[in-house]
Amino acid sequence: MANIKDVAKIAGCSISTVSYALNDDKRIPEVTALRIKKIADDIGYLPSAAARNLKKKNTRTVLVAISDFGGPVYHELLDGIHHELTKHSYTMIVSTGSSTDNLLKERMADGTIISDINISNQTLKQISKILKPIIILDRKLDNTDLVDMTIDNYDAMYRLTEDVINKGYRKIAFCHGVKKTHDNEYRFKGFKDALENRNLEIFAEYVGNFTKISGTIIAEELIKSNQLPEMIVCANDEMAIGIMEVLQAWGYEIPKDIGVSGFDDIELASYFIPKLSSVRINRFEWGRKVAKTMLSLLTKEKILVKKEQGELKIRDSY
Amino acid sequence: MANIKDVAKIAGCSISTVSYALNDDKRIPEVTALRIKKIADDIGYLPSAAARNLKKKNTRTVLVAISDFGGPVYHELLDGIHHELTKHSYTMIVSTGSSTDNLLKERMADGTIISDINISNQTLKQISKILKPIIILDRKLDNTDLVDMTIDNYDAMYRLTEDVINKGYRKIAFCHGVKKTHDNEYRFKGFKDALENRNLEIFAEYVGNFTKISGTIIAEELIKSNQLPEMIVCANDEMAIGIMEVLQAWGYEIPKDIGVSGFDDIELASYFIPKLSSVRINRFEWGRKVAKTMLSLLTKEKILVKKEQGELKIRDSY
DNA sequence: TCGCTTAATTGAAACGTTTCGCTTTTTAAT
DNA sequence: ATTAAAAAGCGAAACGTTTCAATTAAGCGA
Repeated sequence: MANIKDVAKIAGCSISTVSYALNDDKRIPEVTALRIKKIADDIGYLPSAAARNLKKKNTRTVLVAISDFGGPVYHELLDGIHHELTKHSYTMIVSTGSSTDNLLKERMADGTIISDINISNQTLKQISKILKPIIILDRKLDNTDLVDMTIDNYDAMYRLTEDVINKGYRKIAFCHGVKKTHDNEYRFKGFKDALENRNLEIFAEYVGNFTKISGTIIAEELIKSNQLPEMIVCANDEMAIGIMEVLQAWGYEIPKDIGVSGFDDIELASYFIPKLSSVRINRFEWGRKVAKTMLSLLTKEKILVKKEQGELKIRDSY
Repeated sequence: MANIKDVAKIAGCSISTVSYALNDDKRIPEVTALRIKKIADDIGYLPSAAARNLKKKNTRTVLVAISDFGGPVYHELLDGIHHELTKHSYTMIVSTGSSTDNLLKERMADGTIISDINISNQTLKQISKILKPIIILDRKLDNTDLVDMTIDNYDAMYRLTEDVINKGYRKIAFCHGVKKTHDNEYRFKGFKDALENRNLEIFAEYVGNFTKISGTIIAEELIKSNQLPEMIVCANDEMAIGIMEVLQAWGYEIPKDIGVSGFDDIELASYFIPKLSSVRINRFEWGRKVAKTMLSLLTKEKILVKKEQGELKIRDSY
């Protein structure tokens, strides 16, 4: 693999001249620069990222660590982050699982954005002392150098719940996702406060884990117990769909017999029959905000971004 | 940021000793190694990937370049690749769009897996001379050092079309995706050969671009023209769904009035009403095969993997 | 032609590791 | 005690860039 030395040798000049030429330094006259670039091209020279990063002490790369590539939620977020990052000629790399661990331990990126519930708080705290900047998207963690950015779960769920109450529902249950997660916590809080504000009691609470399958299990037990609420507010769409599927399989009609709502507005939400009422987050926009914040951390400029608001998508499921 | 020198100073030993200790070299006695590791931990030492990569001339990282994070197709593939790669303690990084260009130009990974139709053949040919190994997933390119791996589009579509014919359909049309893509070409070829083999003519050909919206446009024009086939075999699910939506909106019943089939078996395929008949590719398995091949290229061992076969999922749409 | 300013080019240090080959220390056998 | 062998540790070069500071070349006015 050709290196800068080879280019210099062929061009008959010094290494430094080649380096300046390739980096468009104004002290190299254009004609020389062109000649050198041509040679570099011809012999297939690619600069070594390792050497450059070592010398420059940065990589112009941001790492985004996510739980998994599945799930309908991430891709808009990633697109948003990518959009903003590349606009500022930063490179985005994405990783999951154990690859993230490696990447974190090796500081291959200048900054890190984490939305991965599989990384423990403890690990996060530890890593945040050494590696900065880090933005976390899926939780809050005090007394650290982590910057947390979360969507406005509380507000959106509060408004959704108000709408549910306004439609006349009174026996309203909540279906939790993974309990200690930020998303679940704040969605539940919004739900609870909205009920309290209208002097209503929570009819029941069920606990799932954000997956469709957990929704089906909850629905099956619910049917056996014969203690059905009039309405189930779910912490996300996938559980809502799991619940609806089982309910329908047992002959219940939605929304006639029982209402269901979700959160996230995944694609499926508007294909399922009945169409699922949900909350839409503009995750592309949100991704851009996250990236902007990262860039400001990287350049040490302070910028201010607002929490991303949710938009109610009231459809046919309650 | 602490470096290996700092660790050595505190430990009161040489840099090389620290390096050996941290890399579990047997010449350092366990007690010393432990002591050094403790110190490294305490001062938050993280080795510099740049320096290590420079010296070792590898990164133990594989880059996967994809067109976009959206689309329901990629994530299983990525999971499969990741699974296999991490099993061999390689790290996977993923990129799209212009980030890919940067990454390619900087050789941050030991190997590259590309499934990105936005990269031109020309670019690919050029890059393949310099940067190896590269596996491409979405096309074939002769006379290059690229290794191409594609799923068995031809075979699966051939079998699907046979099934369509066996069900009694005769006026059968094909809906293309992006025309020159490998996926489209071979799916169409399978379709065509299956018809020819039964002495049937292609009733019509439409051209979309693999998106749902292109399907809707095709369907709208089709309805206007009043030249409906009995059956539309689509090059992928998303177009099939677009077509079905419009057809239904205009009062056509599927499969009574007209049959439709897809390819890929995306999640939506089994939620849409009627459930879409399609071809399922086990992309997780496929991803593992791709990763295995990459590893073998990296280690220069030759291994042989078989093309991934498709599984017919015949449901209610024809 | 001389000096003076500006343009073009270069040498060498530095970035933080790994690893070869050598030296010093310890252990154990005589 | 002596010495050979084994164990532990160390020094320095090398990886491929970037960039500072210094050198050489060119341009030009008098």
